[in-house]
Amino acid sequence: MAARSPADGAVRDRWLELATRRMTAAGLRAGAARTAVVETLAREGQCLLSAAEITSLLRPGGGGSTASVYRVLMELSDLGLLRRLDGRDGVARFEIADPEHHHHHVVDERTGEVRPFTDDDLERSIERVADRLGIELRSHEVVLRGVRREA
Amino acid sequence: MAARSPADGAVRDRWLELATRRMTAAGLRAGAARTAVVETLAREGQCLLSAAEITSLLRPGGGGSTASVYRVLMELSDLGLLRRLDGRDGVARFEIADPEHHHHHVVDERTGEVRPFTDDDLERSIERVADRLGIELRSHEVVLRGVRREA
DNA sequence: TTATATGCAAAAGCTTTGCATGGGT
DNA sequence: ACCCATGCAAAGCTTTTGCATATAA
Repeated sequence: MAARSPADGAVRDRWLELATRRMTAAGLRAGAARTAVVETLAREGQCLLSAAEITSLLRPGGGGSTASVYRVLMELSDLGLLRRLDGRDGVARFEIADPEHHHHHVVDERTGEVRPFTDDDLERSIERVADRLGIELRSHEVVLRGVRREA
Repeated sequence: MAARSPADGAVRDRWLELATRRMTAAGLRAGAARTAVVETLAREGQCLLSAAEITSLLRPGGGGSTASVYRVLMELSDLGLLRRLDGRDGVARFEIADPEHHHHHVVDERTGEVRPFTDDDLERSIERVADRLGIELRSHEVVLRGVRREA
């Protein structure tokens, strides 16, 4: 499924570099678990992965305990390196925050499948709303739920 | 705060009637807990209430155990009578789904305050996107996060 | 050397479920 | 009568935290 496939090289490299820079600037060190999680996210975190999924994607044996994975996820989020979406199943999912592109999500209510999409017109609407409300926008998320149209 | 104030009479009555009709049609009976939760939602559920908040709003002594509140919330959601939003604090919040109006939410990242807003232009964008994606839209949600602009 | 990172296991919370009892229709 | 609704208490799950140990710089 497209949503889980590896990020293309450009996005991956750009994010990995940004992440490294910000983590260093924040005084974070390159421990085994953090490095493994960051690399995994750069490689496969283009669209919504849960902590459990990330853990199972870490190179087997390369470590990365549950606690460490959660801790890293929180640090990266605080540094603005991840986008987070809390699902109806009570599970939080994360994806890399690429400063140049970002997408939103459509959920097929029949299958539960989640697909990413982008729409410039929608982005403009959102900026106008934020402006009208007097908000300096830091992040935003849109989730569409429905079923694939037949005809 | 506006977000928690009682719904205006029209919205409340319309929703209460719709809810009653659908519940009856679904073969649900009017037990004490369900009645209390539905009335509480009609009265104060215009914007995002957690199960715990709803429980504490039930008329003291009128009952409504935690289990029942959750069960009712799930039934109403399944009947399309509630909108649900899962917060970053791991808590699910609900609000009445008024077929004639609906709003989205802005979160002030400084205070955590959540405010409702509406925007017709945004709604049109969303409909166009759904159309383009070939989706028959059942529901959608938009969350904006930012800080109040100073100047 | 010294603050930081990691892992394990225990603790927290929210939400769900099993089961016996009470209550609509 | 019969089936549904309710409550209590016991799970279930994801996520967080305490603490001793290992490790980057």
